[in-house]
Amino acid sequence: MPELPEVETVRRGLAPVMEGRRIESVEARRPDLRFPFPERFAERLVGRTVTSLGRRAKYLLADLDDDEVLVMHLGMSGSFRVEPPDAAIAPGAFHHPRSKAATHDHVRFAFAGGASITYNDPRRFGFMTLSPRANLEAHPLFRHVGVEPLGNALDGALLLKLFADKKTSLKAALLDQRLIAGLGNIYVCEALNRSRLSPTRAAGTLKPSQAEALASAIRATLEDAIAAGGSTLRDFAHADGALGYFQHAFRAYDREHEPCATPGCRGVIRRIVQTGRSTFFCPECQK
DNA sequence: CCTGCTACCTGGTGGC
DNA sequence: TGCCACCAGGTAGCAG
Repeated sequence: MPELPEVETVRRGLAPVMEGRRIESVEARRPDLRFPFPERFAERLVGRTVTSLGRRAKYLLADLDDDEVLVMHLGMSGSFRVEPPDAAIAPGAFHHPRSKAATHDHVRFAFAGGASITYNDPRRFGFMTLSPRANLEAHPLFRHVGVEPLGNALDGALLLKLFADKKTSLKAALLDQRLIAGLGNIYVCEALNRSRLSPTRAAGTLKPSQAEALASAIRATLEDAIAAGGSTLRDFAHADGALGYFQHAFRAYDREHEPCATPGCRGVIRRIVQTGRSTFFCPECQK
């Protein structure tokens, strides 16, 4: 479920394996994911050292020592698995010895010291590309990417400005990566429930106090999820090194017919469809 | 420019 | 048990 908190969790899990390590080999099992791999993908990576692993919105950014960046997006179903140095995987054998389904293992990166990471993605909506570090923000992928919701820039005043005159719903506005980058279907539902704002309401109708509440709710929702991811990360690392999915108790998402979590609210969560996607909210307290 | 729809791809689930 | 329709965390591209 890669929205911003999941991607950040993956980043934290991969950083110790990747940072400061030389890439020894890259195996791509197929010519493409959502998009074709770039020209000479493996050749351009092998021998490079990952100087740092960062994140922008839902993108992972592995900085390389030749001033290129390996840009990775997990799409809907992408995940990484970490194999420690002692896993001793035979060349060509993509799957972890203890893991069963490896049908959708698409790429493996092996690092100096013996650790490796494997990218698995059943639906293949994810992708990887290489881009020069300079002017990365001008790259077509990032040119229109909006503000980082956990950065200092996001507050009520900015939301008011971003949403000014918008007739589109709050749900759609929050999902628009050109405005705020990193929220997805789940955390939009969560943040709206937390701030008691209706997903169907026109984005341009927010009052300053509501915009402030929404900004705080977005931040708190993401921070809580990242904290939950952090604890799950430890569990997974002990289990089999799987990264990319973690359990999280949601207040509204996927809780149709269940009681609203808002203190004192006696409402029941309802599911509606907005622009083709499920929205979960409480009609009682979200106005 | 804005808004909304479709497509991309596979797997899991629930109804019959 | 099988079959099938429907649903799923994202986003690029296109029509209006």
